[in-house]
Amino acid sequence: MPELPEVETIRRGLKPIVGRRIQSAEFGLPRLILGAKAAELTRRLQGQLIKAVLRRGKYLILELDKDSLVFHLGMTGQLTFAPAHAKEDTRFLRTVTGLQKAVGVHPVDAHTHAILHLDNGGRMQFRDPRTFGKILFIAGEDWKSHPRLSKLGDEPLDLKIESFLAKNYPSDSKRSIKALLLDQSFLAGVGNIYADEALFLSGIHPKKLVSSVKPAERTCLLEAVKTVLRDGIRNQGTTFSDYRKPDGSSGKNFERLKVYGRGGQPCRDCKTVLIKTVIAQRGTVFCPECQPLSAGKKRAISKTVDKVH
DNA sequence: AATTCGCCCTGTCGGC
DNA sequence: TGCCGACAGGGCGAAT
Repeated sequence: MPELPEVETIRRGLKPIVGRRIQSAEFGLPRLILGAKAAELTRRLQGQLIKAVLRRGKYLILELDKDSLVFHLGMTGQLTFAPAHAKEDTRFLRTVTGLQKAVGVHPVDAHTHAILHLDNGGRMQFRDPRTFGKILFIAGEDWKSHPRLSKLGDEPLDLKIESFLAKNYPSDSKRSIKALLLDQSFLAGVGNIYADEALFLSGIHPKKLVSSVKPAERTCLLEAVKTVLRDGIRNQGTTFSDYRKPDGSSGKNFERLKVYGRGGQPCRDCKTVLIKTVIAQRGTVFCPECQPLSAGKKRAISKTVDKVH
């Protein structure tokens, strides 16, 4: 699913649309659109300048002349950019021996729910097979006050960890640490993949209670969150099914993952079989050896420290 | 007030 | 070969 690194990669890949005007806009499935009806939206967007493409958590924001258009990619959302005269490329999604592999600009199909035609002939397309995504129309420029965005927690890559923890860590919480990482009002942008990866990197069991994670471990965990997010961005996102960069190509982070999607396989560090379970209503993979529930094993933590730095 | 749970949705995959 | 159930899960709103 598109998390912070994927959305950030998409944001960077959409640079070509900045400074262009929207010549026309088309919208499909009404239930994906919030804040305006499709017809009204089409009218309102016509002629508006795309001033900036921004990211907040997992949201992608188009700042326009007068308004803002915000996308959430849910699980399978794709935002792609096709330059003028680009040919349709039907190879965009193709399954070959169980692996989806393709590059190029995707075609308009039944899963394409929005198209922005730009004044230079280019177009941006929103495609989402499982339709968990959303398109928010926000009148005016103040998208930060929108109910869906105002509740978001800090940007993990911006924060100073020590002060963040002192101010925000819910020391009395009885939730699992994994549930906290997935909470967008705590940190914005961390999803299931990077939560599991960060917990592995910091040697913390995903089921451990928030209240029993010690201060040193908290710092370590937040450093690990930053590390896995930065690595994800560097590798241009994690593609295991639908995620694509705006040019249609895949991210390269999947093969780098240590635990996500590797349940039943040996730990890359200690060869112990990784456990797949459900925590906080999400599939969760961890290494029982590297991520002990009781804080008895110091090996994991010392290992983490030199991994992080 | 804090936390969990049910639900939305469809392509893919394993089992029979 | 083909059918079918299980599975994937972000975030909202209801329930506890």
